[in-house]
Amino acid sequence: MGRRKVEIKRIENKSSRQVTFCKRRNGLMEKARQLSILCESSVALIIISATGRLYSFSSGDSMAKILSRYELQQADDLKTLCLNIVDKDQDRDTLFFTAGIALESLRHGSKLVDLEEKNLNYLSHKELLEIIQCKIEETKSDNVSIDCLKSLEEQIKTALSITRARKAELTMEFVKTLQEKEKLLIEENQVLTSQLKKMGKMKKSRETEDARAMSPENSSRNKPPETLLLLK
Amino acid sequence: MGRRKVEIKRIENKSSRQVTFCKRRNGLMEKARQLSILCESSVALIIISATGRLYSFSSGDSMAKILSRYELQQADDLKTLCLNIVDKDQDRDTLFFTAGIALESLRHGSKLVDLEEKNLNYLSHKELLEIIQCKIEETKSDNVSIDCLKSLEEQIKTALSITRARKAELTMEFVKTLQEKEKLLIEENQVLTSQLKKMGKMKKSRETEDARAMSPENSSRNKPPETLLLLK
DNA sequence: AACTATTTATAAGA
DNA sequence: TTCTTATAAATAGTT
Repeated sequence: MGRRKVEIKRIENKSSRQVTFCKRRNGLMEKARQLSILCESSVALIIISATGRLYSFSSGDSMAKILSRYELQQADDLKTLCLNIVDKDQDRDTLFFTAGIALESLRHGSKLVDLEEKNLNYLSHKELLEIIQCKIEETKSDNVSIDCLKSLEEQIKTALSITRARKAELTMEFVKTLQEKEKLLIEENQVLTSQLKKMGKMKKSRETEDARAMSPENSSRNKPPETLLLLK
Repeated sequence: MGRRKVEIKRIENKSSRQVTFCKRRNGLMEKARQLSILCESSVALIIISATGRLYSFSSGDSMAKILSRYELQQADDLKTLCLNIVDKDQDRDTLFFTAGIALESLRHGSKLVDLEEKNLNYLSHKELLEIIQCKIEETKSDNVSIDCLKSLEEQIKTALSITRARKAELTMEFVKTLQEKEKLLIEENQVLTSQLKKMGKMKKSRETEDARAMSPENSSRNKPPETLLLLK
């Protein structure tokens, strides 16, 4: 859709490739946004330029959530894959067991409720990889296709990537939340402190007997309550 | 681009939403493919329909690789976040945390963030990095044996494990610090609030003309200052 | 699943 | 870069 039809192959001219990248990238992002809204679907889009710059879009649902769903699908595919291997293997039960553990770990790993749990999941995942590696060694002797095993490896790698990406994302979200909370609390504190100061001044100007009723640490108007030091 | 212009908002009619989803999804996938080829970039696209069906596309680079790059970006963002904090307060834990993130980026082969500039007492990690750097230099000059490279791979894997474990540890510490701060702020807030209440009661019992001097949001004794709602 | 009338995206030029 | 415009491409509504 331009002055002339273009073949879909690498654009040789560097600057026009750059311009096209910019235009089409924007177009793609916009289309992704529209699809997600028009059809209330979840869309995740990651684009990395030849120079390594990263652009991403994700609809309503967070990137993490979408990747999590993707991971589930991968897990299902992994199961299918494992079942295919089993067809050629004598040791059915063992492989079924392995597949079961794999699925369990992937699903459980996707919840990542808190950091400790995350670490536990990471360990079990590592163990899982070892188990699968072992199985792969075993199957080498049999006539299981290399393609099948390559695909298995690829899927496991993807699962790990997703888990790590989400871990980074969730950690960041969590830290941001805590920092926002902190900011609000500090503001709140400042409001309260200024209100106290105001009342303190009124009391002072009245020169009354009220002073005894005050808590001792606030008797001096020149410094804020001691607990405020914690903020520094 | 159709018989008439459509607003970008959820399509109410179910079947036409379904048809549009199918058409636009195909269009988006094709556009993603074209962009990746025309501009030799990496594109990952995941689409999940309202009914939960999943569709995905990834260009040349595997999905895992693209997601891994995305993950790196997330880590960098987090690092930036932490550096901003460090500018404001010389929080030791935060610095450690930042160092952990920086080390993590080693995994992606990205340039190491100027760790030396920050005089961190992270010698073990620093030493580790130097050893690896040295090994890599060695492999560049000589024609090294496969065994040697295997050994290097093993060492780097070990380094990664250590780094990840340390990163997880530091993340936890950092989060705990933030949570403790939050707790202290909440306590501080409660102290201030109770002091305000006390003064409020004294004012009430005096039935004076002081009421007009109060800030309006505190004129009612039945509810705390509005800003306290933030704590809920 | 096809078919078009239109809208939209964009390639090339300014 | 940014805008303009001719044209290709996508797609909304129809059959």
